[in-house]
Amino acid sequence: MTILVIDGNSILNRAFYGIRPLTTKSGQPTNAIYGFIAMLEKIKSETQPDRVAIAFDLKTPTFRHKAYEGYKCNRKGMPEELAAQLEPLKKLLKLLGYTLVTCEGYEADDILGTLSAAADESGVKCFLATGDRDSLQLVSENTTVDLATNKENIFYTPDKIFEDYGVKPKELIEIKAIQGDSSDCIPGVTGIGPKGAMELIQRFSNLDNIYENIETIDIKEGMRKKLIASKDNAYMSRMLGEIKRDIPIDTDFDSYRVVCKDPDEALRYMGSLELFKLMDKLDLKNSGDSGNIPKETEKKKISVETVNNISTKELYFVAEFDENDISLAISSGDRICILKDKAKIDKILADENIEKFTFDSKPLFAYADKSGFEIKNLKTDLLLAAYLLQPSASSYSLDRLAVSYGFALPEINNSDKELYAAVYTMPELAKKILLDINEKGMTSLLDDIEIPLANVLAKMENIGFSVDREGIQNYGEILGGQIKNLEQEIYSQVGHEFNINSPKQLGVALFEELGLPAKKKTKSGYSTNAEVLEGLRYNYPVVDMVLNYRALTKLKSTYCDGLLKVIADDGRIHSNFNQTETRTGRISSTEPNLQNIPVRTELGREMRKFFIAKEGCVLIDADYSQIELRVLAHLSDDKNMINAFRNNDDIHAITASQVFNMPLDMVTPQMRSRAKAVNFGIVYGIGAFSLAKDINVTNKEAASYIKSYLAHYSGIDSYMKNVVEQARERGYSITMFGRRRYLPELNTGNHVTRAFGERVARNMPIQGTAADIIKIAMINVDNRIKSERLHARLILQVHDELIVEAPFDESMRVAMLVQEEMEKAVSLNVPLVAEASVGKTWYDAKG
DNA sequence: ATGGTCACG
DNA sequence: ACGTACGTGACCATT
Repeated sequence: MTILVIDGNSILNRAFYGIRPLTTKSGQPTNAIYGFIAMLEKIKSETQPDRVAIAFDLKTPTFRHKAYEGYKCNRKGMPEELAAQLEPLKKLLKLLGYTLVTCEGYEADDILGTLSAAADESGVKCFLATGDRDSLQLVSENTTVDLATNKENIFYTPDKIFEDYGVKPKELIEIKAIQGDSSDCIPGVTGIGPKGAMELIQRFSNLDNIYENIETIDIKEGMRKKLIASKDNAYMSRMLGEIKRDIPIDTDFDSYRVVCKDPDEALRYMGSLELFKLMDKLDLKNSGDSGNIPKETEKKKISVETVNNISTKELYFVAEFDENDISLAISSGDRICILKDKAKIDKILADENIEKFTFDSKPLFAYADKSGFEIKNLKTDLLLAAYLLQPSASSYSLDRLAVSYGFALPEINNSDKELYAAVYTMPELAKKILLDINEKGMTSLLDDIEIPLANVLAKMENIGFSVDREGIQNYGEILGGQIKNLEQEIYSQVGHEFNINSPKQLGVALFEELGLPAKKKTKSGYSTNAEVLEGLRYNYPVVDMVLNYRALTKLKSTYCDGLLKVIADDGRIHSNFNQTETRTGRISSTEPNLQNIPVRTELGREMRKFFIAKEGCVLIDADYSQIELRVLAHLSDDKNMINAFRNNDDIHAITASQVFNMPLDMVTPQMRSRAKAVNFGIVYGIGAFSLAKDINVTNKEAASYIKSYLAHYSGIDSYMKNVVEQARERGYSITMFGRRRYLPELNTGNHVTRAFGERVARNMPIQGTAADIIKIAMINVDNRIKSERLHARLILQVHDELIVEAPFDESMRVAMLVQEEMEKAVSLNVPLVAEASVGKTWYDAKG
């Protein structure tokens, strides 16, 4: 038999600091709960216990404040965000069938001590999971401590302890008695630290051996004096540091079976905490936990029926696609109706008199576009609503959404598709969600931006981007040849063949075999990134070769080989535009990602020559000029920056003249480029350290640039402070159009995390508003093209850039139209400027 | 699955 | 004393 004993407070603490902040919609923090359960599952899978006990401290004050890490005796108690998770966690653990153990007047590690002692006695294998090294004293032949550190879990057996400390487990108590532990208020011997203490115990094993022979043992006189002076403290420290092994708790291991009596209740509770990942992970219903007793709950029972038609004014449905077939699952009273008749479906979707409510409209729009009709009267898309409400979620599903809004999913008689149970809730669910959206001021964002945009994106995906397949192939072959040559040259420099693509092998080759000066290290070895290698390339030809090799292989594998794989039969690349992925409101592009096609180097830019307009057409590429800084000028209402944009000045040069306190005509290109970096830095939330690294000046200089910047753009200074303050109060940062990003990070105690939250709070209104603006422009461009009966089609968006494919004879008109719609998408207190140019390839069309 | 690297705005 | 600019996605090696 095997028993696993968890130090609940210690593991909770590790989980809290190890997992980034998470909260439910209502603001209840959940990161530590999530982390705790995840760690528990991991430990269970590694140790395969038959019994599990979870020990917690009682809140009652104890005379000795010895405790797990994070609760130092001389520091304040747990942060509020952690305290708020303790009771929910305990409740969840009980629902999951675990036995919690507490003991008045004793702490969690005394419970670990007592249970492990009982296990040792009865020959039961025992694992103790904790983050606290104090528990290592409990290790024995039977008892293993699974120490959770920041990086990994380490299993401590007596051998492992001897390896690390050179002593037996029980002797760790003696070491601590001498070295003390200020965080636990254990004094130890004044003047002797960890090294001295370890050495003494390695030699003499315990306090008694030392003090009984204190005058004769062979140690330095200074140490002898220190030992004598602190004798009482040493013995007291040993008492304080020794974990108790006989406190009054239940040591009948059969009490610690894990029996989840009501999996549904546990699932419901996890749902209310919005811990959906865990719900999937735990798979409670099918788990073979000993003694699972399924409980009959009174669930509503629903049946699924295939129908030939449906008549209603309000259609709540989801669409499912299989190749070219479509079917609708419709919520209809106490039934789910499945409609598969394509003709009838098309008719319903195009019927202006039927209000439609769905989840995930983009495939529906794509289907209608392919079929040659328009979806009419689409009232809402709950997927897009869910995204606006929880933009930081990693994925969205209708059933989770329903559960998180408090719906109990019914049982489906004749199908096991969870989806249908969720479809049933849609009429009521939609009401709740739309109310929520409205209360949060995001109705227009949903109805006027996201939903119409889904239609635009669907059409962009359908049309795709025409490419020159042979051109890419040829280019790839040329690159392949050059790569082979470089490979050989690198091998000859290093002296043998190795995998240049392996950062590990490359690090060894460069920094050990060739003895180049290593700068940074990563977790797993030497850092070989471009920043490091760039500093060495001019002194070491081999580094230059590696950098070239990296550039060429990146181009070949990601762009040539990668793109060739995804060219469709129509000779075009149909990227997927994801509308619910980014936390700022931007769209993202996958399979392939067409938003990161090279442009910064000439070699990479060549790729864009293979993105072409189809026969008889041209590409129109229009991009915003400085949209983020213009948004910043508007949001901050900074007079200086507004003036610069109204005068159509060179904003980076103007910034340089302000930061460096120079007349404009004295600004050098270097000053302008540094000022440009500061402008970028401001948008990202700036820190002197990073700015210094970016533009290669000292920390001090960078700090003075920032200071000078904020002094001259004082409106930006006060705006930035205000934005962070408001985000902290509200719990989210917001764009001009009301899009939110929740920032639980702002109220954490960890200063690194909080600083990150502050940067994000400053960046979100800028990046997010720019994203909102180009979305509006896309919708308006699409509408204009339609209303003017043009044949042009929007084919790509790259954050501040739109690409349209248009018949040759429409090119001028469309270029004007796109520029106009981009510029007038919104009215700011500075001009919004876009520039369009025309070409046969993306390379040519990009200004 | 994760980390390192590098492509884009 | 800490770790360091915002937002993404793909590929490769390694676990």
